[in-house]
Amino acid sequence: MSRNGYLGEFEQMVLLAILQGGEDAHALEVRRQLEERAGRRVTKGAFYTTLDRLESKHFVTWTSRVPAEGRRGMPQRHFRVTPEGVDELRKCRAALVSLWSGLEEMLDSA
Amino acid sequence: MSRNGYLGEFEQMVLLAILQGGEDAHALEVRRQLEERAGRRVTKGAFYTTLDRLESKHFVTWTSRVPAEGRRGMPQRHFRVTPEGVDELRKCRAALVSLWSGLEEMLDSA
DNA sequence: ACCCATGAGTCTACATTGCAGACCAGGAGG
DNA sequence: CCTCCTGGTCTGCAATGTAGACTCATGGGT
Repeated sequence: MSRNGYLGEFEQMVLLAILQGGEDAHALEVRRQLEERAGRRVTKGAFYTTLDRLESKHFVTWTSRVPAEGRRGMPQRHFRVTPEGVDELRKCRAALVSLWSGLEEMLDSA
Repeated sequence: MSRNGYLGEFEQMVLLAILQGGEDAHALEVRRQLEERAGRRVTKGAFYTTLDRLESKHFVTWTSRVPAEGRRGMPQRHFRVTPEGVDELRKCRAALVSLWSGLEEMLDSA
């Protein structure tokens, strides 16, 4: 924390995956979103360290919860993107959209 | 070069800026595109090292040219994105679009 | 001619981010 | 208990991001 502070490529994706996971997405759901949408394998190490770094930049917060419904009585981390985080995502997106503009034809399909 | 090889955040932008600069964009034009569209200061160091790394991954090629028109008789590097590079950009874009989907409202404006 | 300013490009070196895998603790379940 | 499974932590290293000092022709004074 952090000089001019741009989001790294993976950080950005993690943040987005949290949002996709809904309110207070829990870790596994976030990870699932990530693997599914980005089509990319995500190891625990990569995942949690990134999350921790995002936290220290104040882009995410989290709470620990016990599932309550019978099974798996272990606390789990639930994540939430802060307003600053959302803001940062907006900036990234704006930059990319601008850089993409006019190149859609070349960059679509896949 | 390069394990599973995802493009870094800045690498991606540089690649896009080259495409925006048109056929065989020359360095300064690329840099200008970058600063203008991404709204971000770019130092020479960051710029050229990234370009060199992209070259070693075969995502860009370049040629050296002398301007010909009178002024500034010094060779300059002109860049071009390889098909592999374009491909890589497509993947990045696809992943982001998927992660953004449904969140447009939250992430637009600026 | 000589000297200085300028400008494109290179090099060095360090900070930040990305990533993998070993490790740890609590709950099942036998 | 002991062991397996699981969500989560820790350590350490590789790759990427970034700044700034350095080079070396040019071109313009003077």
